[in-house]
Amino acid sequence: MTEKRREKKEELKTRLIAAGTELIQEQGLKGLRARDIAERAGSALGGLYTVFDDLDGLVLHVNSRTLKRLETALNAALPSSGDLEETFLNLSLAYLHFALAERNLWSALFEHRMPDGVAVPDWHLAEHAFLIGLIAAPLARQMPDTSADDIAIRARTVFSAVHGVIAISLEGRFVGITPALLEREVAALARLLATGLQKEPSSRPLVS
Amino acid sequence: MTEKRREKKEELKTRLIAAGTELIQEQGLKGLRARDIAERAGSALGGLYTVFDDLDGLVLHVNSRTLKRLETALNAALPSSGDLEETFLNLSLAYLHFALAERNLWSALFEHRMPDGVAVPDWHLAEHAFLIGLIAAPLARQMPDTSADDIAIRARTVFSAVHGVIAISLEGRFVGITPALLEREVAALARLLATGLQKEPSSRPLVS
DNA sequence: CTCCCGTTTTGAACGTCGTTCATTTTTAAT
DNA sequence: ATTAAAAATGAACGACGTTCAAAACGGGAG
Repeated sequence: MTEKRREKKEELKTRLIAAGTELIQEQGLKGLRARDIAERAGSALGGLYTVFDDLDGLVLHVNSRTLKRLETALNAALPSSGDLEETFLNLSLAYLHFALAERNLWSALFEHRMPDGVAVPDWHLAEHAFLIGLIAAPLARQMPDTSADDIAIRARTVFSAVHGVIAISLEGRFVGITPALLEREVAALARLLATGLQKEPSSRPLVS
Repeated sequence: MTEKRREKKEELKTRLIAAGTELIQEQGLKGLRARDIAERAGSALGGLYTVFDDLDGLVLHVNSRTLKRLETALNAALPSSGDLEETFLNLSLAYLHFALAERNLWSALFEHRMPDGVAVPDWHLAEHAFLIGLIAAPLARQMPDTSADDIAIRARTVFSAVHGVIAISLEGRFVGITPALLEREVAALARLLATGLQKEPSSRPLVS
C-alpha cells in the first residue's frame, strides 16, 4: 500500500500548485508568500518543502502549467493555410490575448529569476521550445535553403520582438497605451516581420 | 552654516548611490541588500533611510543614473545623416553594446518592480522618454502626415521590439546564443523595421 | 483490536531581510 | 562653554523562507 502514499503526496502537490497559481494570479509573483500558499492548500508550512525544494521549485511548476495553456492557445490560433503573414498575425494576436487575459501568470513566466548562481533546470527550459517551434515551422517552409539552426535563431528573434512589444506595454514603464492600440501595434509588427522575412533570402543575405 | 549640512547629506546620497550601483553591477538587482549598501557607503544601516524612503527609492536613483549614461551612449551613436535605416541600425547596436557592457545595471532598469500597489514615480517614468524620442524624431521626418501621438506609439513599438530581442537573449530563457549571432539578429531586425516603416504610410494604412 | 515502528505531517524555531526609532553624537548659534 | 536642534547610529521589530525535532499517522503482526 505504498501507492496510497504516493497519491496523497501527488494530491498535495496539485493543491500547492493550484494555490500558488491562484495567488500569483491575484497578487502577482512578487506578493507570493510560502505561508499563504500552505494555508490556501490546506497544509502546514513545512508541507510545501516536502514536495518542492523551495519556492522557486513551486514557481517553476506553476510556470510549467501556464506554458502548457499558452501552448494550446497558440496552437488553436494557427491558421489552416501555411501563409506566413496570417500565421504570424494569428500567433501574435493570440499571444497578446493570452497575456492580457492571464496578466500575472504570464508575467511570472518572464519575471521569475532563479537565485544568484542557480540556473533554470533543463526540463523547464525545454518547455519554452514550442514557442520557437511554432514560428520556425512556417519560416522553414518559406526559407527552404536556410539551416535549421538559422531558422531557429530567426524564429526566436521574431518571437522576442513581438514579446517585447507586449511586455514593455504591460510593464507600464512608458506612458500607457490602450489595449486597442497595442493590438494595432502588435498586428503591424507581425505583418512587417512576415513580409520582411519573405523577401529576406533573395534580397539580402542572412549574414550582413 | 546650514549649507554644510546639506552638502554632507548630498555626499552621503552620492556614496549610497555609488555603493548601490557597484553592488548591482557585481551581484545583480536580486542580491542587493540594505546592509551591504550601508557598509560599502561607510554609513550606519539607518543612514540609508534618512536619504531614501526605502530600497526602491535608491534603486530608482541608480536606474536614473544608468538611464543617463544610456542616453549619452545612444546620442553618440546617432548618425549625422537622417537616414532611417542607418539611424535604427546604429541605435540598436549601440543599445545592444550598452546592455552587454553593463549587463546587470541594464537588467535592473527593467527587472525592478515597485511594491504591490505603488506606481513608479512620474519623475522616473519621464526619464525613459528619451528612448522613444530618439526613434520618434527620424520617424516623424519619414512620416510627415502622421500625428505625433501615432509616431510616439510606433517609436515605442520599434524600441520594444529591439529591446525584446536583446532582453530575451540576455535572460537566457531559451537556448543560448553567441554575441555575434545576437548582433546579427538585432541588425537584421533594425533594418527590417526601418525599411518596413518607410513604405508603411503609402502602402498600408496605419490602422488596419 | 492493540501494539508497534517506519513514514509523514506539523508548526515552533532559526537566520536573514527591510525598516523603525529611542538613544547618542554632532552641529552651530548663543 | 552652553545648549537646543538636527543628524547619525545600531539594537530591536516584524515578516520572510527554510529547517527539523516532535507529534500524528498508517498498516502489518500478534
